[in-house]
Amino acid sequence: MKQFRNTTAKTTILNVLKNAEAALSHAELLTLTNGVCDRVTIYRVLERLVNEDNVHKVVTSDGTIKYAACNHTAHHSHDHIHFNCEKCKTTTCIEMVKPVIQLSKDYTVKSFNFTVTGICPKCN
Amino acid sequence: MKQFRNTTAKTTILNVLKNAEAALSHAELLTLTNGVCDRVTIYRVLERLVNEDNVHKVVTSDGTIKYAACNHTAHHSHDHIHFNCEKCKTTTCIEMVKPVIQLSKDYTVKSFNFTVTGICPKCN
DNA sequence: TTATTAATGCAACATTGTTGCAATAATATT
DNA sequence: AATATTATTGCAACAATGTTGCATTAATAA
Repeated sequence: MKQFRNTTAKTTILNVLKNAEAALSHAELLTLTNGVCDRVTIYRVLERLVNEDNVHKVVTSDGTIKYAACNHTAHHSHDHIHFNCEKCKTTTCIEMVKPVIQLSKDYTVKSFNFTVTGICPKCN
Repeated sequence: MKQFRNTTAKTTILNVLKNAEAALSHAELLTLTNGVCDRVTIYRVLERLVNEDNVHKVVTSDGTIKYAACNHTAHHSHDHIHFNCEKCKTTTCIEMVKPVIQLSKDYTVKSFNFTVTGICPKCN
């Protein structure tokens, strides 16, 4: 299988994501990485980071795609919800809250995307 | 305020959505309406239909935006989940199932988008 | 039937994401 | 340390999706 490499583009992008308080879009990453690499490279690095399970992809309520660094503390999982603030437009991971749903048994659930929209504590 | 009008484009689009078994994307609507109106008109009609509360907008797990006719039976609400089948690629509304979450009180929840991905009963 | 103006079509543009390919650079090998 | 291998990058070109301005068309009101 393919051998991964640590490049400046990759480490920069991952650092920006780790230092970010909220999930970032491709466009936001483009400005925050400050020309360290091409637009296309950001797409490709993000794809790799998601595959390597270092970053997860979040789809916000309005369809925008954002990326957040996974915090690999304790029991890491992608099964958490996201909060989308209408005021400051940030998308944050809320790891503590687990949603409960009951689907009939003929559905096979593989993953979910749960985004709550409203006003966050900071803006409230 | 603005007065709405019933046009062929609008009624056609709404009918296509009502007859559809799953939520439809803009591209799907473009082919299904069979040239009844321009690409741009579909965007504008969909916007109106959403504002009039006749259609609701669904963001699928992969970020695709789809539209579904609201069924105004009994107690209508947009607070339901959507199921995204990996096999047949359909997005369907599941009105019966209500998700349960407990967010701390400093969050103001206005709406949510809950999309579950997996295999639907038909494909299972 | 006529007047009003919401709705449409078209062109042009903006944004977002994808692909092919030659050049570059990170790692392994000698 | 120098070289070979190939993952990664930059660039150009493209495709898909969504937006805007404006003249024209057509629903509704008068």
